[in-house]
Amino acid sequence: MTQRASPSISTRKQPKQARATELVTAILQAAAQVLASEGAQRFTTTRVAERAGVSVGSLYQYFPNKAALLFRLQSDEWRQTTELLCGILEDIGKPPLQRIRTLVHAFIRSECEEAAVRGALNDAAPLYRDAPEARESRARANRTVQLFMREALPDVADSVCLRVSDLIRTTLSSVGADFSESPRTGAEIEAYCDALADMFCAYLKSLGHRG
Amino acid sequence: MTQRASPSISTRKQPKQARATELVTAILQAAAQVLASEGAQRFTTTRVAERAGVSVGSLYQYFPNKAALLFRLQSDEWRQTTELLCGILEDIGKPPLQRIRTLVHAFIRSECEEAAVRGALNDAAPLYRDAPEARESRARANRTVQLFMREALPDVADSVCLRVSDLIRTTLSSVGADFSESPRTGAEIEAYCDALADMFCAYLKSLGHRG
DNA sequence: GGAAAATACGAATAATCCTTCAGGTTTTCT
DNA sequence: AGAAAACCTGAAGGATTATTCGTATTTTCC
Repeated sequence: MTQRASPSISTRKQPKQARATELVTAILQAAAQVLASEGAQRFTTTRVAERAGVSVGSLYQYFPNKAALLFRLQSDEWRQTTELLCGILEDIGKPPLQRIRTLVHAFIRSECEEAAVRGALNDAAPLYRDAPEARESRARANRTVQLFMREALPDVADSVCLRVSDLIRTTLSSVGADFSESPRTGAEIEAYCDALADMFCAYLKSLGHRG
Repeated sequence: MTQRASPSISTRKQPKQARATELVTAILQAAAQVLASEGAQRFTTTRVAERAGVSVGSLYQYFPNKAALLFRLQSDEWRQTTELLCGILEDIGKPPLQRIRTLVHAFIRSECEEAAVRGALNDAAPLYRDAPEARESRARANRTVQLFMREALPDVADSVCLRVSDLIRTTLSSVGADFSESPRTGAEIEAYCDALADMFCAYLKSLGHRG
């Protein structure tokens, strides 16, 4: 397996003045840009600092190492994605199957928009799967999806709900990651999303959803 | 996007003596081992040569550069996967839905077995998506899946069949890649495969498959 | 104003890695 | 056997990179 050692995430120093805070955000923006435009291979601390218009030394005052910088970007992506997912699934106002459809569209659209950063992040970073930030995001997404399933499939055993949650969660996340790689037109993407949503709905109906 | 420039795949020299052929296979084996055990980051030509028990220079006589070595491993994986998929889907003897189920199980089992190499390969290699070898594998898989769909959904318009093919192909391949990362017991894997197969079948039935 | 803390700088360091090439060894073929 | 072709070796070159640290600048606060 890949060297997935957790990065020394020991934070180095917290910015206390305004300029330092701006510097950190500038670095984060630059990092995302470098990752998107130059690719994982050419993602270096020097290049990031250059792009941010600061010196390498400054970068190292707020990030202990390159991995920590990547990890920060990764964490932000996770948080963002998890919130997107939970926000949609917990919208009690709409019927479950419609929520699923909305989710698929939103998820894949977001994946396509940030395809460059996400792809490069995947290439560059050891997938800090076991970091607490990752666990927390997964756990939150898990909880939400399970609650949703119990609502969508009221007459189905919990153990089955759990399996279905797992299936849909993994399917969605991995399809999103992979899908953003093949270039497609907007119409193709829409058609694909609809088909994927149709598949989820057909499955839920076959399991006893009455909608 | 990541630097996905195609590697100089210009073959350097073909082995003409027996020892040279053995050397090449030894290098390929060693490469897979290094990738699996050391990870993408520590995959270096020197390490591969060391593990194979030969000198770096020898490696460079049959592979023009590191990328070519990675590409060779990647190509072999593609070929293998495509043959697995086609072999199952083209088995006319069995009913379509059963073939789908067999496929899901075989696919994910294979993915789990070689998870280490595949994962590291993903991390290490720019995904030579546009190389002719990749195109050919995709094209062959595409053809087979489309033929299968037309058989499984005889009364459905071709355009729909095409979309469904696309959906199932991408779903399967990406789920496989992602799935092999979270560690699970054998029983969990079986349950997951069954659920995924159920979902595919429910979808096909909802589209008009009578079986 | 001025001392102390915070911040910024960037050349230098040390490590790693890909790739080459000049020279030696083994096999093939006559 | 002997020449030619194929093959193997591994130290060295050249390039890139992550990270440090001594110094310079700016801000804070009395």
